[in-house]
Amino acid sequence: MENRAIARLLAETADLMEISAEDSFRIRSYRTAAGVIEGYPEQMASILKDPEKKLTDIAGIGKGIAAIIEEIEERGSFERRDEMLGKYPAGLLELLNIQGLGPKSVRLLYDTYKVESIDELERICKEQKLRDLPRMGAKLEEKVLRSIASYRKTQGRFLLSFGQRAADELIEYLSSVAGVETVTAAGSLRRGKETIGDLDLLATGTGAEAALEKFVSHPRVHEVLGKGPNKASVKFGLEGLQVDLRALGAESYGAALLYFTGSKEHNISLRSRAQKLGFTLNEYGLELLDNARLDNETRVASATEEEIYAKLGLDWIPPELRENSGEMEAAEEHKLPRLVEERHIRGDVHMHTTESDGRATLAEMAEAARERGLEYIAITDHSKALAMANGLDEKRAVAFAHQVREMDQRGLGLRVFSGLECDILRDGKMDLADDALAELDWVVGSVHSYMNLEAAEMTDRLLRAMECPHLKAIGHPTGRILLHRESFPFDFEVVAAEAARRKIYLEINASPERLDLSAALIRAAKARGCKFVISTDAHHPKHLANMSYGVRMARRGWLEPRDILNTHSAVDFAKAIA
DNA sequence: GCCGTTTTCGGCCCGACTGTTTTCAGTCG
Repeated sequence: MENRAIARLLAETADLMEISAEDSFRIRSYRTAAGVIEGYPEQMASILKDPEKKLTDIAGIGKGIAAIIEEIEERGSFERRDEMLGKYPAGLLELLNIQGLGPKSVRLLYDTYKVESIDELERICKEQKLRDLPRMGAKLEEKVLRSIASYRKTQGRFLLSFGQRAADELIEYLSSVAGVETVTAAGSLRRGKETIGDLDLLATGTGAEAALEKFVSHPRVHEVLGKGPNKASVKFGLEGLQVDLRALGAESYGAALLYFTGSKEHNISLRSRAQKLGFTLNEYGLELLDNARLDNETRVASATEEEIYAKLGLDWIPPELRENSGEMEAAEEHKLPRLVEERHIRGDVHMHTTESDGRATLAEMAEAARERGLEYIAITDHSKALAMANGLDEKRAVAFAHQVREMDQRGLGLRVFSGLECDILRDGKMDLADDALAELDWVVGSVHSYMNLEAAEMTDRLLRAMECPHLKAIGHPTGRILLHRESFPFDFEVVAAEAARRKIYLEINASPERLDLSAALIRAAKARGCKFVISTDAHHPKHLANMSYGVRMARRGWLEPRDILNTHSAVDFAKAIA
């Protein structure tokens, strides 16, 4: 079973255990293990098969969880999970997504009214029966009904790009308040996660409290979830994105930024470390433990993240790595990667023009790329299998390649390579014949159809495609569309190993709807020796700006400039693909 | 259930806010 699926079984069991009010520390262990496994670059199944390796060597996995993983591999479930599912139906898990309800309330609702679905919960609220339960009232009924509506609309997640736009808008708005010095986005947005659940903003300066007032009165705020002297939470915009704003003094800025950037697992790990070193860490600072008075005299660090990490014996950890998946150990040993940055990117090698389904001409795309400071691009229009995208057949592809070369030689202000995004057909053959592909500088192979094959068939399809001598890269390798479509099933590790062997690049597609590969897969592929390209797949000049999202995914995958082909010069790119 | 330059047993991250209370449990991040 895939790591992600194993992690999910553990996390769900932890949720059920929480509803069942089991030991909270055991629950935490399950959650920690789930997080570690989800981000682990190697499949649990292959570790089990390897006599050289032990699951218990992974931090967060001990004898108990190792046995559970073995049991999962054997039969798809494990004893405690079965036991929990015997006590509480799986439907309760979804109820935990409703804001205002936690495990205690979910259990009470189930025990009292047998509520085990969102629909039933909605009915109980509408019939005003929730208020009959202890410590619950009319206000909670209303809150839960609003939460249900919001959950149904969005499933609670938003694209990173959506969060970024909201953050930009609010930061500009709040920065205009007198006395506000800085407004910064923290949370999963700062970590560059492909989807975010909410938006966390921090404001510093004497005007920070005034910023809270202005915040809750923003015209696009349509619900205030809470407001105190230090923080406020609202639902923002028609989509109902939750935004939290925190007001704080500049002296605590680093501690607060660290705290609100998360991830939660990273924070817990950090605090645990602080405790062992005789400190306590909260959002106000790092303080000496066992000191009766917690005041400035006991505070050892708080103004910047760097000083807090340093006091804990760690190098500063880039936000994208803060997922409690090895970054703490690397920071301790001064072995953190020197992550790729957007300024390292010198070319963009997946984009479309009006020749297929792009919205701008070759000249317009080239001009936009030049304005962005790129040194080279590759034009990769679709192949004929994508008829609805006006994909190119052999004749058109070759003719267009000539046209691209001609324009390149006339000079467009940057180097333009002739390429193609060639469909990988159902049986793994390329959509265009070899002799046509041979005319092109750069062929990206992508799957756009028959995505519901069995995993083995899909794996074979990709392996077969890589036999094509002209294939240089695999485009959006998993086919996922965020919040809409899961990755198609295939054995990623086998495909990645073959790509590494054949020196075929894996694309990190920077389109905000895709962000394909995920961080975990990037790490897994890198561990197998793969190299990458980060590409925007732009269909319009403005899409070229999406490069920043692709770079953030690469950073989350621990990539350095040398792992990425398009950080190299046009000359070196040409050499590498020749 | 995990983990160990205090420990193989006994710890395990921390605080704000809300709504319902008669002093705080539950939820959230």
